[in-house]
Amino acid sequence: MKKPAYHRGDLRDALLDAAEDDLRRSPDAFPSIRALAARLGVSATAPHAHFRTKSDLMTALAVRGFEQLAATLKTAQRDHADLATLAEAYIVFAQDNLGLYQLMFATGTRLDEDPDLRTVSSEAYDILGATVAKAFPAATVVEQKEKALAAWGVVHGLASLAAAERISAQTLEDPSAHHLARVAASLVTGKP
Amino acid sequence: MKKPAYHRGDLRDALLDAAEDDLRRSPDAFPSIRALAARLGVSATAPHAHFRTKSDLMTALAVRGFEQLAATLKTAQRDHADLATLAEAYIVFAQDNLGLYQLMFATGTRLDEDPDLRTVSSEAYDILGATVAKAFPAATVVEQKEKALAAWGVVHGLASLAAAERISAQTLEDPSAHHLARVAASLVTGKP
DNA sequence: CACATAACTATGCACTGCTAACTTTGCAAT
DNA sequence: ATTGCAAAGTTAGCAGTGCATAGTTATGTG
Repeated sequence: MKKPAYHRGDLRDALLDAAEDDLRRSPDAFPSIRALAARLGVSATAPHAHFRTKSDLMTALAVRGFEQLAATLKTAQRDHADLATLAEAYIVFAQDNLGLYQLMFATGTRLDEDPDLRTVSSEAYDILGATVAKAFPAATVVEQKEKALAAWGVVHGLASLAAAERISAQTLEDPSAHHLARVAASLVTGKP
Repeated sequence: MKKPAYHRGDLRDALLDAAEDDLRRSPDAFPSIRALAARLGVSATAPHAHFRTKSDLMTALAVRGFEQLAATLKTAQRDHADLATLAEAYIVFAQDNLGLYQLMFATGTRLDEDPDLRTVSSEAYDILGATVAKAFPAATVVEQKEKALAAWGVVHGLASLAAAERISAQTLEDPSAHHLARVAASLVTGKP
């Protein structure tokens, strides 16, 4: 007769850890709250003390995802400041964290409803925007903004398509993340 | 005591119609099978005679979506063959059919498992690819393929971001579909 | 008109998110 | 030390959900 597995305060993080892990194992099936609770040796309704609804839990996990993405982009930017390297880091992140990445850009997770989500997602965007702007020092602010958005568009688009396995050797000779990133970067910079 | 509402064969289409309609009303909540059945005045398990699983129903609806997208692109291409027009038609379609569009590109709907889906989705892609290739007659086949994929990437990416409301007046002065399409097209063609 | 078959119903199971009411725990004030 | 209390966790239970099974009804073809 073992004691009840009280988590005294760290259940919240444990839930997010477990959910992230499950999502990595099967990216298309977000775990049920009951399954997470069982895995942590806790009653089925315990999670509700930390997340009012399942959607709240998913949003919190999306925030984590953006933090990780921003960190990934930041280190990539520090090592090589060129756009292709940044784009590759982005695409690789999406592939390595498929379920998480999908969650981050699901329309269900509303930006306007969660200020944290808005803050952390724009942080990741700004890193990309800064690198793009640096590549066009002569351009006007409006033009730089357009380039930045377009760059985000290609990278996000190719990452999504690659994640959904819409890109195969049939559509492109080399569908690797590295090559995809180079295609995206050359498109934005106009150089091969 | 009214007769049982037999659909004598057209229940399958009626289910897809109802699901599409529900999805238009609330794009983030795919309707339950039971709700669809109730709406059509039929027992809760009747749909299973036409779709073995709910996933099958969703895949069939995704096929419909690609057919509609291909048709939309085809007429847009007929009226104005330039890339900007095509891109705008694509983005507008995604915005007007948000739930359907998300379903079409959800990783849950596997291309390899449903040959219909593969056929009809590549059909939509080919329309875009042909227009892009026409814009670069001097390029090699590989280069044309890369441009086509990049074009699909930007357009899909911007459409997704716009759908998830990641693009606002803060990120861009004019976040309309028309302007977004022009940004995407100018990026691909290299011309303003 | 018989009858095989496709279409549909009724029943029921395992699972899900969530609420409500109760109990346990740890901590702070007395 | 004792008490008071809020946070964290429990049990019980409700309304839905997807789906399998078995039985029922309509339909079109021999």
